[in-house]
Amino acid sequence: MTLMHTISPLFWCSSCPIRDHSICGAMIGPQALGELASARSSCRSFTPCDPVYAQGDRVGDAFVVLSGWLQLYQVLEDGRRQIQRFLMPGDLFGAVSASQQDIDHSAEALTQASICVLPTTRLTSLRQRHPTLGNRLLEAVEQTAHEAMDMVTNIGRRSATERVARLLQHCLDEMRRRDLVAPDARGAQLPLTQVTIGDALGLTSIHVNRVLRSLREMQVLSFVRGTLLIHDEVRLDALLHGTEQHDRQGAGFVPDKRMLRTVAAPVGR
Amino acid sequence: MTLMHTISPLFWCSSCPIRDHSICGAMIGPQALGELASARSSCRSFTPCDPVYAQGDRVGDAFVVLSGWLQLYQVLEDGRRQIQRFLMPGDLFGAVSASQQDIDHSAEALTQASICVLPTTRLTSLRQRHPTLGNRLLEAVEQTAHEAMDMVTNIGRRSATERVARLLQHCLDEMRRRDLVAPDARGAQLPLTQVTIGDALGLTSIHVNRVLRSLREMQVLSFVRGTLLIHDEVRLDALLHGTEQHDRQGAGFVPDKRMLRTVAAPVGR
DNA sequence: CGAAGTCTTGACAAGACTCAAACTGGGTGG
DNA sequence: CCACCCAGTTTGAGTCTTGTCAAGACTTCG
Repeated sequence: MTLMHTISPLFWCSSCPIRDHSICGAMIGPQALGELASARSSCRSFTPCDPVYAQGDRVGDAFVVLSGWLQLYQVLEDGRRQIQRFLMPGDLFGAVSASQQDIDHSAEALTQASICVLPTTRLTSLRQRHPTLGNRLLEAVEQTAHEAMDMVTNIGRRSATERVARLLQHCLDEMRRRDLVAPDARGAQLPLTQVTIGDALGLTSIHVNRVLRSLREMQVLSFVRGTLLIHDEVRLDALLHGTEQHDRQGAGFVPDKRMLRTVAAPVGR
Repeated sequence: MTLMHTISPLFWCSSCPIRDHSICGAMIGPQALGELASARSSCRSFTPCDPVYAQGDRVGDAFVVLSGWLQLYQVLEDGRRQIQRFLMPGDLFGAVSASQQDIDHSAEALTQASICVLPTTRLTSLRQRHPTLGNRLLEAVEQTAHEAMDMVTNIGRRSATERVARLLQHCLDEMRRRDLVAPDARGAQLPLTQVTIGDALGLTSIHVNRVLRSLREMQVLSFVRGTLLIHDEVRLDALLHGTEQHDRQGAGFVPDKRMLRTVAAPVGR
């Protein structure tokens, strides 16, 4: 039950390696699933660095990741790159609604990957016959928006250390929810390099390197050559949720009116 | 025709001050519009700083801004604040799909504002009878996600100067598209303070102040006490799109602050 | 008038970036 | 087997951008 909401299992066809795909059928109904399966124009496979589409293309399909990781990113005129989203099995991307526009980002594979192609037009007409599918799509896109906002907060207001730690923890969480690792796994293989992490967090890879070293030395976590290991989950949470001050507090720090002002409004929780 | 896509006119009721609301009716059909209008449970009015909902609330409504500006923001445990989105007339926010979760951000008015309340449940059932409405909703939410990604790139990969200039230009553009100012307006009144801008861009208000001064001295634009004026659109575009590199100053020397004070203080006195 | 919220400025500190160089491990081809 | 290359990683030194702290000035409003 929870799984449905967590892994956004929009659709996976028979070739999808993920178990429990029946959940999806149950959610949108067997008939809709059948039609959706036939609406799929094809499945495509990729090896690392293969592009799905590129900045400036006109894209008329939505995609669902069946296996592997992909990334969405934008490159500015002068070469600066920002990764906007990592994609894992079950994720939806591309042109979901029919608002025809050139796309402003690129999509490419990070690992061996396969995705399912759903032409937007077919998806639109299908949605009209199967409102439940429409619900799922809307939820998925709303979730995407929500995650992007989260990223804004992460990049805008957190220190480099917090950003890196948070991203890595987030990746592990997502893998757990998708059953890509055991639910109690304390580590995983992530197809990320220091450059990738930097481009996702608005940092240089060099600084990412220093941050990783510091996290390692703090015995919080280590990320070496794609292998993530959480050493101290408690201190990691403390680092991320500020329940504990790590090295940041200087001499007698007193949160006074300045803070009270911003926090003055009810902040539930 | 173009307008439909640009201002995301999801819905406005008779009390909405915006002209051309007929466009919206034409888009989703008169019957759907009628039903949507009756689905609206109420309209609410706000004065600056009034909350619509707060972090931690359970929200069961979607909202459409009828007039005024609002902001969505998140406050971290230690008081750091990140504004995730500014809302202007026509914008949709709140719980559009029925994925029940506590909300992780707050919404509050920046100006006098009125919004239309659409209970999510009614919206969901209405969508099933009027697929075109579903299309519009999906497009709107996808657009939101897209704009959030844009924000990620802006904050992650652009300098403080670029960020500020971009935000101000973006606000003016949005106002133009919504007919809140003349299409050829070179300035506008924005309900933003330097603190607000900082919180939206991941900067401190003090640094925003420095950046604004520098933009003013560069004769690109001025933003004084809520009044935006674009002085040199060409150089602004150059600054933002890198067709030219803004030689901030040849050597890394502090810009001379004594001069150009006249340009700096055109107001008041 | 005072109070609160803004804006402005300066001096300084810290965080993050740049440049440059060296190291690693895995592949490749001779 | 080795030399070589390559992408990724590591480290250091120096610089620049941005944040912090502190204080003063200006506006608005009751």
